[in-house]
Amino acid sequence: MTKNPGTSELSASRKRKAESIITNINNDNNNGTTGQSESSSSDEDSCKKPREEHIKAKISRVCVRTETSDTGLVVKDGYQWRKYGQKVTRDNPCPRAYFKCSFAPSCPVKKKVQRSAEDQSVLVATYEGEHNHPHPSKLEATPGPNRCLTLASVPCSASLSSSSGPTITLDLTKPKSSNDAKTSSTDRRMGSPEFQQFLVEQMASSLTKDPSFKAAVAAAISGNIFKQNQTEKW
DNA sequence: CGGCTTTGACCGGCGC
DNA sequence: GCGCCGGTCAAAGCCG
Repeated sequence: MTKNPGTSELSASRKRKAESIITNINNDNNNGTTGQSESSSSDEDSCKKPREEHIKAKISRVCVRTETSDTGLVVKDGYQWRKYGQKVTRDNPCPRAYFKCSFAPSCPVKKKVQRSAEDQSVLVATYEGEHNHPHPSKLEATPGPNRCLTLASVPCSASLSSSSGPTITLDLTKPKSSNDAKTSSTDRRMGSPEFQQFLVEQMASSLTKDPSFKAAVAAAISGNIFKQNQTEKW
């Protein structure tokens, strides 16, 4: 009987219980402003049905190779992300970071970033959903001809994982030491030029089908190159 | 002073 | 039915 009354103040200080009561009153005004994102989602706010929305949500996985010294979990893709959580999963001793798109509050896109268990120099970013707003860098950046980057401009490699959709691996490290890396077993598989050609074609076709994701990847590369430009001044 | 990151707790789903 | 685990929230702290 001791601890039982003690829970009252605990729940009082600890938010979500009381908060949930309040939240359902503003249920009607959710994105009453824009609404261009999911105009067809009028059936989903009934909240009762086991929504398959997250199943339909576009899930893209991007493997970004970074410097091993880079301990951060930040994947520069041109969008503005706000970190809202971090967890250590059983799957991987490295913590997984959770990001939301902070550029547009109504943007449903979420991003999970975790280092690969096998090769900790590889960041695996999982994007869920699609951006319902234009690319932030396009808004503020001048529409110069240099904006249209091609994936071929950087050393990149793609691997189509059969588990859950395409996995794009971007080697964003400096091109000089890319050969003697041999860090992951995937690098050995990438050795043959035919395989790389195959991967490039697969990646190209995959990206062609998904223009928004192509933009995101291009932005990621451009952002990284831009960073290198600032660092190395070339 | 405002915004972002960190961090611990809570919640819901799933497996046993 | 219980326990585990992934995902999310929100207060506190930190930085620009």
